[in-house]
Amino acid sequence: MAYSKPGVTRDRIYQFMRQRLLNGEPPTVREVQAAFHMRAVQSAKSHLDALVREGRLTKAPGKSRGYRLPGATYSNRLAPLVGRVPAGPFNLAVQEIEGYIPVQSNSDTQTVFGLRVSGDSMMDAGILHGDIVLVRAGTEVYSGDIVVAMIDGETTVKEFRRTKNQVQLRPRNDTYPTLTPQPEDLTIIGKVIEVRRHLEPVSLIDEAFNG
Amino acid sequence: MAYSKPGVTRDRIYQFMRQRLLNGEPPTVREVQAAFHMRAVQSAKSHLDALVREGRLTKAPGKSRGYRLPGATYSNRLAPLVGRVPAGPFNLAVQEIEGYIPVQSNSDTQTVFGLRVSGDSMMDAGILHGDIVLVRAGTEVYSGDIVVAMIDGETTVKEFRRTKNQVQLRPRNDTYPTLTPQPEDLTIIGKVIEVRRHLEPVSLIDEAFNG
DNA sequence: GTTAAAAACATACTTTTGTCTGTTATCATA
DNA sequence: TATGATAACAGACAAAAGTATGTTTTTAAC
Repeated sequence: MAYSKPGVTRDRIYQFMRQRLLNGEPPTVREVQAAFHMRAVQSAKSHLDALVREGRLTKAPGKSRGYRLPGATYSNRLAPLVGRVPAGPFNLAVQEIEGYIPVQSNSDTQTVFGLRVSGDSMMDAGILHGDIVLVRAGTEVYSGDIVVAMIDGETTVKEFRRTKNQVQLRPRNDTYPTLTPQPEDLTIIGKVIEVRRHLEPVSLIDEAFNG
Repeated sequence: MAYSKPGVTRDRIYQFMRQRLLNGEPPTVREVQAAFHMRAVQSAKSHLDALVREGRLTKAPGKSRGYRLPGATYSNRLAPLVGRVPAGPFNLAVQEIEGYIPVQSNSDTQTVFGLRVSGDSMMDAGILHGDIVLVRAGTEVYSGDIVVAMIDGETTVKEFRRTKNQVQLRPRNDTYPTLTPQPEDLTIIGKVIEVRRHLEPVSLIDEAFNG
């Protein structure tokens, strides 16, 4: 290709890499070479080496298509979105699953699921009707945590409070009362670790998923 | 590996491929082989061939790491999380990128980015200080949309309103005033398409990547 | 102009990775 | 327990892709 001013081709190659990597298609050195009409592999390689040196890319030496964006999270997982939490022993029956949502979690994603919120009892905590909460099931919960609980078969999202001799489930909306269920009527499903709200419709269903 | 019932290993390999592909890390046949402790490359290859035959995967013959998820209705990709929106022509300089977040978007991911919100001027819309908004840049915006705008070099999240002879940027918090900037001082960066709030810290950076 | 640095080129070599041919073991069903 | 289908294994070869060495051209600064 024609000679360019220092840094110009470098930046264009970075943009190219970034686009390909965000789309999940890491290119080979020779694909970069071809994309920029270079006659030598080394022309592309030295730019890529420089981008790694500058910290703009990372790479796995020796591996094919080994360049990555630094800082990209590689622990993305899909969590099931359930319409309602089934009663009884906690298991996510397939028929309850409405779709899948990509999540980042430090913990085992097996235990994380999404739940669509009904009602505005948590409005003051910024959780609105229709929002999706990501829940980690089976975690110990502490006072102040927002939790998903089941009372007499009904699922609810509330702030968890433990006082001397009882457990409170507090709404975050003055028009709703605090609940003080009897321990035998209460099951803590899990802790809310994230809140999501789509302001624009997105299909959460992927028909290709069969597992 | 031990012999399994027909279809069992097949499904497990499909799950593995799906995870890797959604994470932007297409595996090699030998990586699949290793992941399942197979002693022959062909063991992995024949399963992958079958998955392609069944339409559960597609592949680019001859290319390394050439397996892909077929025709997804949506794209499950990574969007950059920026600390602040740089002034001037909209480009995402690397030093502004704090990390990457997984998003589902019908539109081109090139134009979607995450932005951390400061202040509580959108509190009543359920957008709190510290929340992350996903923004699609360069879209036409309409009255009622929540937008990211730049006024005199300052980035702000507000509700967009167009009246007969002016543009309003409305907060959703009674203690803040509505802004009516002059057109020449105003740049609409994009539309907020999703709101996210982490109630539990999650690293958006992954230092662990070394191939 | 001279000079150092960056860009681009040419070619070769090594490793990684895809693919092929054939064999053995297990599963499902009659 | 026979039989076809599926699963797993073994070894080899070919293509793809990473890497290395050295040279020529252009740019930037003096």
